[in-house]
Amino acid sequence: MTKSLKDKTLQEQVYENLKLGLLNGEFKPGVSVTIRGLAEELGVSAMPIREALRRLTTERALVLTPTGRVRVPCMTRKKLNQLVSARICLEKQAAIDAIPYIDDEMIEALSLLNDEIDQCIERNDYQAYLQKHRRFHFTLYQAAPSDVFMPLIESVWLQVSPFLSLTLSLEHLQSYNT
Amino acid sequence: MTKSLKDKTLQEQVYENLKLGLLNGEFKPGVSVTIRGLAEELGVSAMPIREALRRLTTERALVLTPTGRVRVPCMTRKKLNQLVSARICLEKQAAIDAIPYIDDEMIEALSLLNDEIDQCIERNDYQAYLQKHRRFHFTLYQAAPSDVFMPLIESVWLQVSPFLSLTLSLEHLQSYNT
DNA sequence: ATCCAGTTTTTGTGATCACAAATATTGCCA
DNA sequence: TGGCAATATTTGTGATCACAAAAACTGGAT
Repeated sequence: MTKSLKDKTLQEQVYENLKLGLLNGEFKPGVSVTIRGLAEELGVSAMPIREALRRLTTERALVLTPTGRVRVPCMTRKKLNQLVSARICLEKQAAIDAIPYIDDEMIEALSLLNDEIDQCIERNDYQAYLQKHRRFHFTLYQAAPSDVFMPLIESVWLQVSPFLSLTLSLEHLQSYNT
Repeated sequence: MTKSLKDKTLQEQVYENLKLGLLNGEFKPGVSVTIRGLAEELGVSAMPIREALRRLTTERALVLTPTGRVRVPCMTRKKLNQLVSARICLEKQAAIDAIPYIDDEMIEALSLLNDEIDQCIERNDYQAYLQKHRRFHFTLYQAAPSDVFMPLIESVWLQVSPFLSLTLSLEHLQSYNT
């Protein structure tokens, strides 16, 4: 577990950890995560895990089965359409709001990220591509600090990421041909 | 506590209960809510309250102070602008998506709600007005069942509602003249 | 009366436990 | 060998406890 000690509570650390894992595609759609399993894996008790999972479930990054078990959600065609639709309207607005805050320094940073993205594509490093790609977008949106749009956008990304990362192992994609 | 027994877990019941309370303006901005306080008030132990509060905090319906205490968030001019902006782009899309699903029965229901809203305005029943107003919007958006847009929209409403309900007691509004 | 140090109370966090329900495993019979 | 019932295990939920930090309260000195 990557401890960033500035985070106060254990629950917060676990949450950040799992969130990053989700965004980086370390959890495949359909697999179920258990409290005790993660507790042992991360070396903490059940409580911080419970609360972190509850948080991620609230953000729709994870879903609850009818019996209360937690799993990484699977993608459907309809849901993907809605997520794309949500991304478009939310991030369009976030980008517009960011415009006044864009200075030369930020353009420099974004330009660098864009170059790095190109390099990732050249060496077919899709894993790194997804991370740089995410960083590019979030850097832009965070230019205009917004406690309203950022959580909404993050929730959408958390819902898309596990599916998007499936392209890292293309053989699984056939499950989604409906 | 209003128990709807079809809800399975205690945590779920507490969550729904608090959410409704937030939407109906039963919690004023700035007041802090405590785990033990609610536990005693609702007659349950601390655990379900903890998880419900964690959920509502994740949805930004409640906020965490730097010391971990939970309170009903205060409104700022900037935040209100962003919330309105978010409502416009999210609910605009939700309404568009709903169009194909609107049938005569739904038009009837919406029309009835609209009449009830008018009546609320006539008798200056702002409390009831807010509820009918909310029901009108959510009835429309839920026409196209979306597990993506509804939670996002709900989060925005949860953030606006406590402030909106302040108009129920106008004397508090002067706190927000900045 | 006002301010501040010292004390008491309240609070969130994390750990652990009992319990019932859901799930996985086993072993038997056809 | 394949299906199914009985058993064993795993799981989430809710309760309770200890602890440290934060907040509220108290009392006296200026």
